Amino acid sequence: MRMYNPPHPGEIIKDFCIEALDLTVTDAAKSLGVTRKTFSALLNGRSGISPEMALRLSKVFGRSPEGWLKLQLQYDLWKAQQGIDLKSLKRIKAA
Amino acid sequence: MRMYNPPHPGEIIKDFCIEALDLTVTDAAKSLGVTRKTFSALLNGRSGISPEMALRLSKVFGRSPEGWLKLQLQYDLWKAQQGIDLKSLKRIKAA
DNA sequence: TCAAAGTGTAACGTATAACGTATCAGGTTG
DNA sequence: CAACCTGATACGTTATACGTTACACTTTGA
Repeated sequence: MRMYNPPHPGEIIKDFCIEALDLTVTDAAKSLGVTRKTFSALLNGRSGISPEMALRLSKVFGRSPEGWLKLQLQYDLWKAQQGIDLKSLKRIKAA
Repeated sequence: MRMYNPPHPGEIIKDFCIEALDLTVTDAAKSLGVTRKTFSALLNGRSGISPEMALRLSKVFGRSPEGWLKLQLQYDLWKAQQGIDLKSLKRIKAA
């Protein structure tokens, strides 16, 4: 697992889907078939890449749906790691 | 993306964590630090592997947290694909 | 200068999901 | 028969993704 704070996926989307293609947020949201509000929340880290959104991103901007979701996976894992105490859990070894 | 119906992750957990180690559901839930209800729901496909659960599974049964979550990712993607119509979305090409 | 466009975000509603406690019904087993 | 394991329910909390509507701000072009 990564030790550093991974960027939220919205930053990657902003860089590679909006700025690189010189799109507006409004137009990109329309192309994805979601509201501007939904896409803005994703871009600004207030929501994550859902499985449905991964399919939309894949269709409109390319890359695999899995690729988009793995981005989110890394971020979610890092966040979950911050807020959970697993010190009391013990490894179960095979009999 | 896989074309076939992927098993829900609970089946894999049941095979590799419960039956292979000859554990009871109750004891495995205790080891994971969750209630029997929560773990039973996971085993029987009524809930998925959350990021937090992935960390618990990794600590107690081994494998990477990413590995557990990718299992869930494949399943979620397959399900999302079933219930969404993206035919109207068009690929945006680079300028 | 003024209007239009782009943007972030708020309120409010929907649906889904993961977790908990408490409880019940059914099965197995010593 | 009693103890245990299991699946499932009802009820609650918290969180998230998505929608519509609306507001305030900035930038840009006629």
